[in-house]
Amino acid sequence: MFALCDCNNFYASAERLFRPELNGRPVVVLSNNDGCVIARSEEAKACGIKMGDPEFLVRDLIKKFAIQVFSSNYVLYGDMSERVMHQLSRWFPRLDVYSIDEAFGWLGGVRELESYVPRIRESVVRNTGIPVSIGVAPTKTLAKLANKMSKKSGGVLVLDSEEKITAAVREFPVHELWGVGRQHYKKFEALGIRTAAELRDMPEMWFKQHMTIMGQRMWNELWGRPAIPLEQVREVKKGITVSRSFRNYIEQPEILAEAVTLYASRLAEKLRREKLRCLYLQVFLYTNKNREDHPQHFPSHTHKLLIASNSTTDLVGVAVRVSAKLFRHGVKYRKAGVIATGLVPESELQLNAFFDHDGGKKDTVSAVLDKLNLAFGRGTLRMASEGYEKKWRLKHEYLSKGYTTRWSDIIKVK
DNA sequence: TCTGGGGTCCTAGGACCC
DNA sequence: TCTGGGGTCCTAGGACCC
Repeated sequence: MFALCDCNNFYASAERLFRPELNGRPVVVLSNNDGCVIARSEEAKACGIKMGDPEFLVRDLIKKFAIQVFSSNYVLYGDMSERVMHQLSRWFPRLDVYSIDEAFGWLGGVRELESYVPRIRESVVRNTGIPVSIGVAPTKTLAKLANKMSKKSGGVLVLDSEEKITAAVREFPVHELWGVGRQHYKKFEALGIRTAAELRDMPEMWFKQHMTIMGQRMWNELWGRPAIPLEQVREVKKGITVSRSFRNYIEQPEILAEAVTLYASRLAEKLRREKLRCLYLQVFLYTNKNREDHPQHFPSHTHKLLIASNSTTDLVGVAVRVSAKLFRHGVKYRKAGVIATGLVPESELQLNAFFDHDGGKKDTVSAVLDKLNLAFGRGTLRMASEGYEKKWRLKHEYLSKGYTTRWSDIIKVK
């Protein structure tokens, strides 16, 4: 049996944990750039705030109901996530951490599920302060379904018999299924399929034709036959991305180069932290697709490096050159990003026969960069092309403190 | 005026190779 | 007038996830 444990309203719960006076009050967390709502406490949901609502469209509701607003604080959420996962790993010897706020656990030989599972839930809340819900079923897809249904029935739901599963899928709305997004739902709607049970009754071939091999897997999972295995060891990453929206539009190539410099620097840092180098560097630019009156431009280009690299100077150089080629005058850019692919372990450096490797000089530079920035704070030593004013930088006006990661932000108890 | 970021997997088509 | 088969690599786009 699989268990899916998921933190309730995770970001909102994490923020409220250090501001207990907000218990029982509506809380929302905004995306980067304070753009849209990405987490809501139960009270905020009751106020009519929906997932993904742009902040500027719900400003009236926020005021009317005195909703507490937070910018996203990923350092805090990342740390709280680690604590929750650590607690879960005490109960599940085989744990598959699926995202920042959920994990699949394997319940192999456990017999008294109905009494065992609630104990897991209570211990996580007690030891981390983060409330979780747990759904248990024979497949991952059904465990996800059970987890969703559990939120309305005390936070635990165990589907351990044919009868319980059939009853559950009969009332479960098809658009809430794991793996069903907007496009698939449209198709189902046209066919009059409204529940998971109605979908499950379609022939296997139909799934394969309309939803590729993923649909076929879903079909088996809905009938209780596992098709998606537990992944205890995360596969090696295929790509690493750094992308951000700008605070305002960028219309000048020099300013774009500043932003791209910062993103490529961050990317190089991430690669080094993971002990990887990349062979391809992709750069992309976006305009604001919500503005029909603006000319749209979504250019992208992938550059192949001669030698796999994770050096800041290498990646910044390529990224700035590529972005300059992609840039078009008279266009208002909203966002840019860099993606590293063709990732290879740092230790397996493949040299190129026609170009000399520098004998590790760049690695030395990178090491010094990382050491100084670790000791004196991120950005202490950086590329000059990053610029000084950085007016394009993210907006986060409602940022909470680093309660669990910064000495100066630790809460004092009188 | 203001609408996130970081991923995965799958499919299809074109260029190129022998 | 007639022009293959099998493979890889790369790019792009679509769909989905949290």
